[in-house]
Amino acid sequence: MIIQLDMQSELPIYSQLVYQIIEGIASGELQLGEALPSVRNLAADIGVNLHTVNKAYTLLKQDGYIQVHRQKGVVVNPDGMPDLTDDFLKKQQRELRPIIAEAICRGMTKEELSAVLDQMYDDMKMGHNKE
Amino acid sequence: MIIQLDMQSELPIYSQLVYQIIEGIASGELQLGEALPSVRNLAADIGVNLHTVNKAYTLLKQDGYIQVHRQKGVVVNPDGMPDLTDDFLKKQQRELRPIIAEAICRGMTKEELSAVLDQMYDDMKMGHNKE
Amino acid sequence: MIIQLDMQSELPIYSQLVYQIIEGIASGELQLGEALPSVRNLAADIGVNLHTVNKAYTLLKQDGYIQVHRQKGVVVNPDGMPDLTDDFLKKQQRELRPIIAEAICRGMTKEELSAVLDQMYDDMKMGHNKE
Amino acid sequence: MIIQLDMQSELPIYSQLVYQIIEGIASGELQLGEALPSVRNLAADIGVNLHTVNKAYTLLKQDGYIQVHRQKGVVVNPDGMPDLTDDFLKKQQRELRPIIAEAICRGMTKEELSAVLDQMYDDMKMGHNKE
DNA sequence: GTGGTCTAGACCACT
DNA sequence: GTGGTCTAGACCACC
Repeated sequence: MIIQLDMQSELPIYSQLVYQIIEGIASGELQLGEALPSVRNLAADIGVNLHTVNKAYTLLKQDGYIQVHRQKGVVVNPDGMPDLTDDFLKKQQRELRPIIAEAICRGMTKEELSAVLDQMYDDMKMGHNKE
Repeated sequence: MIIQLDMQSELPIYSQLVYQIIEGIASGELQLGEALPSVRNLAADIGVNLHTVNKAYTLLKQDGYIQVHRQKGVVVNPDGMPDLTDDFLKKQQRELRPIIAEAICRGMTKEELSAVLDQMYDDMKMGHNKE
Repeated sequence: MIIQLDMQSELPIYSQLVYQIIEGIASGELQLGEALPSVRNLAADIGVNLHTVNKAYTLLKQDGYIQVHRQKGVVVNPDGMPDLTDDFLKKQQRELRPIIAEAICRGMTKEELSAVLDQMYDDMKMGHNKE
Repeated sequence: MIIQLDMQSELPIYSQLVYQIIEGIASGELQLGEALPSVRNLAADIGVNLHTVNKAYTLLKQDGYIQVHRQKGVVVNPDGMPDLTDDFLKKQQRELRPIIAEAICRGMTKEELSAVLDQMYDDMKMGHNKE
């Protein structure tokens, strides 16, 4: 799986890592139970500090996306993904609000915004199959 | 207009301010051409430093949401909101991607996600009328 | 003569006034010796404070563009315009430097920049005749 | 690169900084991709507050002259300079107008003005080679 | 009274 | 060590 980092982004590197791995899982590129590179390997591959990769893995583990075994390494959680908790839905809405507000101000209709979302949803889910 | 700040949030205060003002415009609570509080007044009201408010106003001005008149004060842009530029749409998609990826992982269908979006869109747009 | 002020400009109103009157003279719209509106009248016409117009006139007088007579009012200097002093040339170059630097950075050739200048020079000088 | 600030100038310090760095790039003294001093170092060197330097860097970043990498520092944009946009050309003409108007009033011919511009253009572009 | 600028000094997140 | 953020307090130009 190819990781694309933007060193100029306002988003911390570890966050970019987290999201890219989540996208990899969402697109099916990473299967449940599939092994991820070790902290050391990934850090070397993408040229960032060990701590940075470590922090990303730790966050993914906390949310239940991955499992980290002492000696066996890191795998996508084979027991499935974390649930659709209330906390998650609240967080989702907190993130969605400013996006929707800006869209309304700039004159996007609900249909236009939904179309963007639908398109992106399909692209992401189908992304892996097309490759 | 009531401003609610979360001082514990990872989001900078000035960003929270920016988004709340944009939400105010989106909901119709702030009308085009309407005056906003002066930098100092708003800073005093919400208990933050004047520079923090100033930064928020500066960002809103750069994006065309508000106008800052020389020594007269700040108003919601009476000439209408900024356009739906390509840059904006790109930024929107960049923000939407991780949200969609997480939703997919946790098993939200496209319909469920769309429903959340539609509900929030209507709530925000109708929010002001209900009051 | 029509004065166009931009209340949002970073340029102070009195500076905008100064430059517009200078442009009026440059274009021939205002002739040597021609009367300008009184401070009061001009202030009322364009809807700004007396002090603002006063400051503009004072600066124009200091540079020799206009004459202010106690009771007779304000006239474009009938004895001709101020000279091409070394101070003026220095000021001109100080103002030109950042413009040229930016133009170079963005890839404008000397010819392109000269063309812009020539065009603007002709437009301004011929501006009045065409009306 | 030597920075010369005029603390008495009406131009804000951060603007002077912005222009001097742009001039440095225009003259070739600063190469594409070259590292600039850190905010704190530059502030200490020229004896101003770190926020002042920060504001200058932020403006240069917004216009695409420099890149700010997360915790690595600041470099002249290695991907080249910003484009010759319509907005830039408009801004350029807005800045040029009062200069031309004054020149006309004081009797500078188009040729004399062009000569000044040409000379300054060459000086700036060749400035670095001569050293 | 308004926004704009600057200083001094602090804490934080990231690498 | 880097930039990002925030505070407190000050002075200025403008109107």
